[in-house]
Amino acid sequence: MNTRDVASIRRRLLAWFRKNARPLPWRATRDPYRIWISEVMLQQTQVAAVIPYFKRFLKHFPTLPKLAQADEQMVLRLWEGLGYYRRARDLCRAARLLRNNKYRTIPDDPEVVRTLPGFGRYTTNAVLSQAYDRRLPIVEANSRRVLCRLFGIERLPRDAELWQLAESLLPQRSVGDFNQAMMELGALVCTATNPHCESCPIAVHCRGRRMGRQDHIPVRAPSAEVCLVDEVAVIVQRDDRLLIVQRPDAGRWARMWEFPHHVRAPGESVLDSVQRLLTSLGLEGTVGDEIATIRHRVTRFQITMVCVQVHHPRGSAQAGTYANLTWVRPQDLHAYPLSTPQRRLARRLHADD
DNA sequence: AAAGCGGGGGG
DNA sequence: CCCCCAGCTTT
Repeated sequence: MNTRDVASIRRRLLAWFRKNARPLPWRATRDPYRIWISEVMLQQTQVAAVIPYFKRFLKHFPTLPKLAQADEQMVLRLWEGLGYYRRARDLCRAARLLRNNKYRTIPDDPEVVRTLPGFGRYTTNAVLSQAYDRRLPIVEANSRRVLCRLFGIERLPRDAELWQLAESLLPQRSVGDFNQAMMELGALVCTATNPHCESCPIAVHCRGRRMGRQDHIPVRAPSAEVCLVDEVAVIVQRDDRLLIVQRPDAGRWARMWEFPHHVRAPGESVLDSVQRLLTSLGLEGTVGDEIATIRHRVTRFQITMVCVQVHHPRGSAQAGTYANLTWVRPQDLHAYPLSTPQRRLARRLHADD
C-alpha cells in the first residue's frame, strides 16, 4: 500500500462509518468510563449479547466512583450470563486502584492504563482512542479479518505484523472512529463467511478481493486435537455437594470444579458417583482406583482421591461442556470456603512428585 | 508462543 | 456438530 492508497482507505472508511455505524449505546458518549465498560463486556462477546448488560450495568454503576465503592458480589451478579467472570473482578480491582491513586476517571495515559488489571493492548488502545482520540491502533477479531483480506495475507498472520499494519493505516485525527470503523466493517461487511465485497468501501484497495481469495482469508490455525490424558482428581464432599479438584498437568494444580447440581445418590459409592458425573457432563472417561480418603472433622469434609482417566477436551472443541459450573482460580482459593483442606491436600500430593 | 478461560449464536 | 465472537493472563 502506498501513501495514496492509505489516504484513500482512511477517507473511505471514515465516510462509510459515519453513514453506516450502528447506534450502539456506548457510541452516544465519549465518557472513558462508559467506553471502558463496553470494551470489557465486548471482549470475546458479541455486540447483541452485550447491549442489555451494558445498559443495566450503567444504571447500577453510572460512574467510576460508584463502581469503585461497589460490592464485588453485586458486580458479579450483574455479570451473570456474560461469562469470563474474571473480567468483572478485574473491573472492580481496576476501579479501586484508580480511586486509590486519586484518578477521577480513566487517565489519558497508555503507560498508566496498560498496567491496570484487565487492560491488555487492545482494551487500552480502544478506550484511549475512542475517549481521547489517542493515536493508538487496535487488533481484534473483526479488524484482524479486515487486515488479512485487505493486505492479502494467505498464511497464518503473526500478531506483531497485524499490529504494525493496523498502525500504518491510522489517520492523524478521528482515530477512535477509524478504529471502530475497522471493527464495524468486519462486523457488517467483511464478515467471516460470505463477505459483502460489492458494498465494501475499500474493496478497490483489497488485495484479497483482487486475488479472488477473500473466502480463503484469513487462514485458521489448525484446531487442537482431543487427546488422552491421565489425571488425578480429588473429590471433596460436603453434605450433598461434590467438588472436584483436578490436576491436568503434572505438578500444577490448575482448576477446581464445583458441581452444585450433582448429588450423590443414597448408598452410591463415591467412585460410582464420579463416574455418573463424568457421563452427565458428556466427558468420556473412566474412574479408577481410590487412592486415599481423608476425613476432616472440623470442616465436615471428606476428601477422596481417585484416579480418573478422561478424554480431555482441548481447544474450543468442548467449550460449553462445563456450563453452570463455578470456576475458581488456584490463587483465589483463599477466598473459597473449601480451600483449606484442598490446599493441604495439594501440598501433600505435590510433595510426592 | 501457546493454552485456558465460558457462554451464546449461527450455519 | 462446528466455528466464531470488540482478548487477557499465565506459563
